[in-house]
Order: sequence, then structure tokens, then C-alpha cells
Amino acid sequence: MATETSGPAADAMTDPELACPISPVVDIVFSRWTSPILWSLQTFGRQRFVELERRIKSITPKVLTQRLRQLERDGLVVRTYHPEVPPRVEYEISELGRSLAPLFAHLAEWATTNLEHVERARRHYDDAGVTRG
Amino acid sequence: MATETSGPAADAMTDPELACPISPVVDIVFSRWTSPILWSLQTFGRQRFVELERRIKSITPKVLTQRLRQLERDGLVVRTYHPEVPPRVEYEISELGRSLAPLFAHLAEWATTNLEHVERARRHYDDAGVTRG
DNA sequence: TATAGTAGGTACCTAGAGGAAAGTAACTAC
DNA sequence: GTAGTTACTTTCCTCTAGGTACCTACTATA
Repeated sequence: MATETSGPAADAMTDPELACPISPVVDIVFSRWTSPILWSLQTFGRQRFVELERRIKSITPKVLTQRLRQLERDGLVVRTYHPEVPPRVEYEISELGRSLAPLFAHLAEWATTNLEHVERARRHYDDAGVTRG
Repeated sequence: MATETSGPAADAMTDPELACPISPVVDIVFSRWTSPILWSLQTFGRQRFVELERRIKSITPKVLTQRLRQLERDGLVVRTYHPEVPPRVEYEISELGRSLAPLFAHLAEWATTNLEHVERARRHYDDAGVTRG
């Protein structure tokens, strides 16, 4: 948070070091835990904090809070606070977040057709490594 | 979207921990430094180690080696070793890696149309946070 | 009094990713 | 015999993301 002097697009353009126009998107959309969160909100609709916490079992509340804040700041998730007792907070996908749906579908499609190729390549690589010694 | 009984959503149901069928793909394709490497190989063709090292300026040789090994193991990159003196190694995108091209294009397209929305959302969020105290 | 439910905040600590810099092999050129 | 080249490898070190555990406020319930 301390060193955000410029946005992600500026990084891609002004930073010749990256030489990769998709890096900024990757940082926003595919940073840790964000894809399960976005997928969950996209698939199961508006949810409360505990619902997300239970669905994504291995996430801790601290990290879930951090990721949700980040996604809210990036405009991908909308947070609605109801000042009741006990307090109730609901999270849902924003319009901008929903625009990622075809991208996620594309990714899922690639997974179904190519993930086994990756696994086969891994087995092949590991086996060859064993015989090579 | 919520009630997809077949396809990738079904995986989400059977694996309660992840609750996200695209997580494995993200780990493979979008782990750190992989997208600049794949982009570079995809855009500029077959390249030697030092060429990649110079193009992706901020990467260290150790990490570049690690990432290239991982990508080779996953079958996304093909490594060709020429036992000359000094040694020459060439890296190129594999068939499987090339199948990611439309996905990357999709991502780049999303970036061009929506990245500014993200930045505007960030500014809005930060400004509101300041006024809130 | 104590406990549960709710959405976090905060302090502390660890593991692991990643960076810096030097080393290695193998041969050539000088 | 020393420097140069390439593609790493190794060692050491730092930094931070993330985990654990406890804390907040408020009310209902036993």
C-alpha cells in the first residue's frame, strides 16, 4: 500500500521491465485467494462473510477480510453493511466483476481440455528425470 | 450459472476446499513471473536464456531458471540444449503453451477496456476513505 | 455470569519466496 | 595462466504474506 504511486496500467506501459501487458490484470484478478472468492460470489450469488469463510474452507478470517477489502477497492466486489445487531455484511459481485465471467469461463474451458495434458507432461518430466539420474 | 450440473461447476461442488475450478489453472499459468515469460516467448519467438533475462529486466537468473523449469515441467515451454562451447540453450512455446494465446488475448482485451475502471474505483475508494477519516 | 453469534481489528510469529552475489563447468582466445 | 562466455547453481540474507490467537462492541439466551 505504501508504494502505490501509479496504477497497474502505468506499470505496464511505463515499466519496460515487465514487457507484458497482462501482468497488471493478473495482479488484480489472480492474486492469491481472489479467484475462489470471485468464483464463489459469481456462482452462488450474494453472500455474508461467514458463508464465504465456510465455503472457502482453508482461508483465515484475516486474509478473507484483506482480500475482500482489496476486491472492494478495485471495484470488483460490492460490500453492503447493515447496522443491525448482530451486524450483517453482504458481499456481491459488481458490474465490473461480472464482466470477468466470460474470462473465467474461458479459463475453466481451457482447464477441462488441457489440464490433463499438463499433468501428463509433469509425469513424463518426472519419469525422465528419474531415469536420467 | 449457479445451477450448472455439468462442466467445470461440477468440479467446484466435488472439491469443497477449493470451491473454484479455475484455481489449478491459475497456479499453473499465473504463478509469479510466468505470464511475462510466456508472453515474451509467445510474442518474440524462440529465445535464449540471456535474451529472456535482458527482456524481463527485474528478474534474477535464479528465479528465471526456476520458472523456466516449472514451465518446462508443465509442458508449456520446450527447452533445447545445444552442447556447444559456450553452452547454448533455447526456449520456445510448446503446442500446449500456444493454446493459451486466445486466453492471453482475452485477458489483454479485458485490460484495455476495464483497467481504467479499476483505477477509478481505487481512487474513489481511497478518497472516500480519507473523508471518512 | 457466561456463552454464542457477527464482522472484523491487532499483535506477534514463522515459513517460504525471492534477491544479491559468488561459484561452476567447459572450452576458446590471448 | 588468465580472462571471457553461457547457463545456470549455490549460499546467504531479507522481506512479507499469511497463520495463530486474542481483542472489540452489542445483544439474546441460559
